[in-house]
Amino acid sequence: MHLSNAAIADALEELGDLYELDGAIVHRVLAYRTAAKTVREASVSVSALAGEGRATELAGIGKTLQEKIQALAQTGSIPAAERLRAQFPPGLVEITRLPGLGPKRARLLHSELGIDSPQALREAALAQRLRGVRGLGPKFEASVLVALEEMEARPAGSHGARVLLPRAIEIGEVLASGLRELGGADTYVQLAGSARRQADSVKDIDLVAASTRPLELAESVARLEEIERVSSAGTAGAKARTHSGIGVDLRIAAPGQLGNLLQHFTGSGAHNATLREAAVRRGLHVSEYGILDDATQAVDECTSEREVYERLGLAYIEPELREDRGELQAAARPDGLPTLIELGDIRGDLHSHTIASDGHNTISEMAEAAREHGYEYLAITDHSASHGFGNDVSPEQLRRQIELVHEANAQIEGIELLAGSEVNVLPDGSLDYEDELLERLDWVVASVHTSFGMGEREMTARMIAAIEHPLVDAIGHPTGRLIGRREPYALDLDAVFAAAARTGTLLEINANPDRRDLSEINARAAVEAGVGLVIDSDAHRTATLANMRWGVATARRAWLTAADVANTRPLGELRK
DNA sequence: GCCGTTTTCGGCCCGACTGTTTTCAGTCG
Repeated sequence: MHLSNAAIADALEELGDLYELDGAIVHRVLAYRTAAKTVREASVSVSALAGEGRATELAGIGKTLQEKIQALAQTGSIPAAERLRAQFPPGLVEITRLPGLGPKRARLLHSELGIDSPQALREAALAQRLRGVRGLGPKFEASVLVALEEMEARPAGSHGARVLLPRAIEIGEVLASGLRELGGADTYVQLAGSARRQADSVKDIDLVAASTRPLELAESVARLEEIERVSSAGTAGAKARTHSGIGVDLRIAAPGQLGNLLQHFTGSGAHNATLREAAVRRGLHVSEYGILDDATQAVDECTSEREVYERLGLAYIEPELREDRGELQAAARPDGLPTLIELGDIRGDLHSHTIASDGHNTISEMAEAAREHGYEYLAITDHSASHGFGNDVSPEQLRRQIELVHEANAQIEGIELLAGSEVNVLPDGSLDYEDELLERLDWVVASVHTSFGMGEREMTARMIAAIEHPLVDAIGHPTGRLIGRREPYALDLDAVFAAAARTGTLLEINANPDRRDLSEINARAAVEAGVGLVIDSDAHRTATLANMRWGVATARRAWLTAADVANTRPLGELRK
């Protein structure tokens, strides 16, 4: 039976929730949650892996969890989950999602008052029955009602809304510069958290500041025009919310402890937990205030993050790598960490659109804009014959477009234009131009734009057919995901990577911030499988050529070096 | 539940905040 990684991850998360309600120790619950995350992010089929008894190769999955995954694959359910579900109704799990309510209180309410759903909780709170339970009082009752109201005020599905990285950085930078202005000359403010790590999306905006007048700075948050309300402000920082509903968390350190706080507040949580556990084994205790040495009882304060890592015997770790994906182990070895690719390493963009299809600028406008980015080359890759939406380019139009690209290339100095196309991969794996026409192009990107719902076997065959086509240079946005909106299509990525490595077909990291496809996890797996990558903006206008930075961010999160990415090469080398 | 240059058993980061309490439990990041 086929079982997607997402389905396994959901089942493990549910089991974690149930065990938590059942009173299991936190470490056991955490084991389920980290395993769920590992499974969700795995670039291979965990179900298949478990079938071969190899799921234990994944970090955080041992014999027990592998057996549970096997049971799920074979029978469609996990016996332990069946048993616990009978004990704890789904409404109780919902209650644990309310702020201020966790498993302990949910279980208490269930056993003491028979509360088994948010509705039942509301009724009990309104009847003032919660205050009768030991440890709960009137304030708790009131906060429960507020939490319930806020849950209902949210439109369905927007639970825990996240914003895409560009928006988070934009808001974060505006807030940071506003605070610098209000704080005066000696105020230092910078973005931390998942936005600093360049994650796909961000839940709330974390800011770190250093100031000698922390209370004043925290109170100035309320004066920022983007801020709707401030829920707390003290010498340690402030918590607030923007008018657009995004949480803002500001933490303030004394300048001498800025390195400690920045390291702490950049995270990720998993990175910090692993870092601190390793430190404890060496007799050191790391917090946002410093590093305590057991032996001397002295606390080391660090002005920079570099000092924090150095004090722990580690090489500096770039924020993009701080996800507990092996970076701490690598940082302990000499030259264990890669020299990450940078935006400045990119020499050209190999996926762009013009008014010939659904773009908004002409060939020369795109060419000039690309030259301003410092690129040596730009491929014009409009959509192909079957694209539809009124944006298709007929074979005849493509012949004309090739001439136009060549003409524009002759006219413009300082950049080389490649005549290309983003060709549709049809459901049967064939392309929608004749080979004779494709041969006339300098560069061919093949992408799937239709029939996303195909089964894994068919979709994988379709993709591999495109990869094996001798005239295809690269596959555009290989999994079709839209961050937070559309799941990747069903693909056996192991097989796809093997085909790409065998044929030398490049796979794209599409830099559109809604896509970032391949994802960091998949891009890293692709390179490990011997696949060459290319990072493209997929620009549809001159301004979005700048999207390249999001693709580079994904590449950095994938541990990639410039050597892993084809368009860091000069054109002559790329052509070979 | 996982995992091992202290361990195959006994550990498994660190601190802030809240609300309820007379010293702490639960929740959160």
